[in-house]
Amino acid sequence: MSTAALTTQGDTIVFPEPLIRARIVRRPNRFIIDADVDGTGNETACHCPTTGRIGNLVLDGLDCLLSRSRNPARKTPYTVEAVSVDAPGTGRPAWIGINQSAVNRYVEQALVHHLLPKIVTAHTVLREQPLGSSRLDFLVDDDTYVEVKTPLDNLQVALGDHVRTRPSPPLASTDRLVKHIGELGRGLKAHQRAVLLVCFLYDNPGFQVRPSSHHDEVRASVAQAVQDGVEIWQVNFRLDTTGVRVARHRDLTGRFRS
DNA sequence: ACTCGGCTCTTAGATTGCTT
DNA sequence: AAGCAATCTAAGAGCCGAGT
Repeated sequence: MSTAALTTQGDTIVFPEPLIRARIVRRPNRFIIDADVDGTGNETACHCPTTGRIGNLVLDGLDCLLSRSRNPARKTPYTVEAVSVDAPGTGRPAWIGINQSAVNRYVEQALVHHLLPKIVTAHTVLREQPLGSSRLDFLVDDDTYVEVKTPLDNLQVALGDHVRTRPSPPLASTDRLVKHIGELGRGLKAHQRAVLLVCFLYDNPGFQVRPSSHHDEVRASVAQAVQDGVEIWQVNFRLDTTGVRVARHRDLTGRFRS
């Protein structure tokens, strides 16, 4: 699904072709997920688009959804778009989308087609626009900057007994994100808005901030950014084999005031 | 002929988890 | 502790053709 065009019909962002269900065999490295695509036990190397870890899951044995790539230059014919922590073979599993770069395309569709009405109803949407010393994902109607984040390192879902986990590492860097937010606030002119979209490609009931070693410091700089006018919104998407819908979106800004 | 524009193709860089 | 893996993007190189 890397370059394939998305369309939107009503409230649904539609995949160009339906995703394919498969079972994960293993993840040998950062980029590859070996999957059994047709249930025969044959393994196919699929691209893993996730930039970091997926919760602390061991993916082996979990069901997943694949998109077929039509790029002939690719070595892997499929991209893993989602995984499920439900028991393998479950009838209608809850999917957890893992393609963070695809989220930007979903958000673009959502903006253009007014699927986030509480935030903004866009007339024009520009991508990758500079603000201060950074580039923000979108500039909407010349006055609203939108930055998309899709955290996957701490999945906030219940795990059944069949799911194995690995020990969680000491939680590296929310640092870059915080720095980004800070710059966002400082670069803002009076008539402009900046919106940080915290996106989930699954049903996350309430975004929780996990305490880190320098939690207070982080809270302080985020609070400062909020003071400077940055808004923080949570967007839950719901993904199935045919497309993506906005399940809900809500304003979290108040939680980050000091 | 020479230059400039536009197009295409190539290449370098960024992106880290997992296994041995 | 070290090496491996694939994709996307941006920037650069190279090429061809047209216009002056």
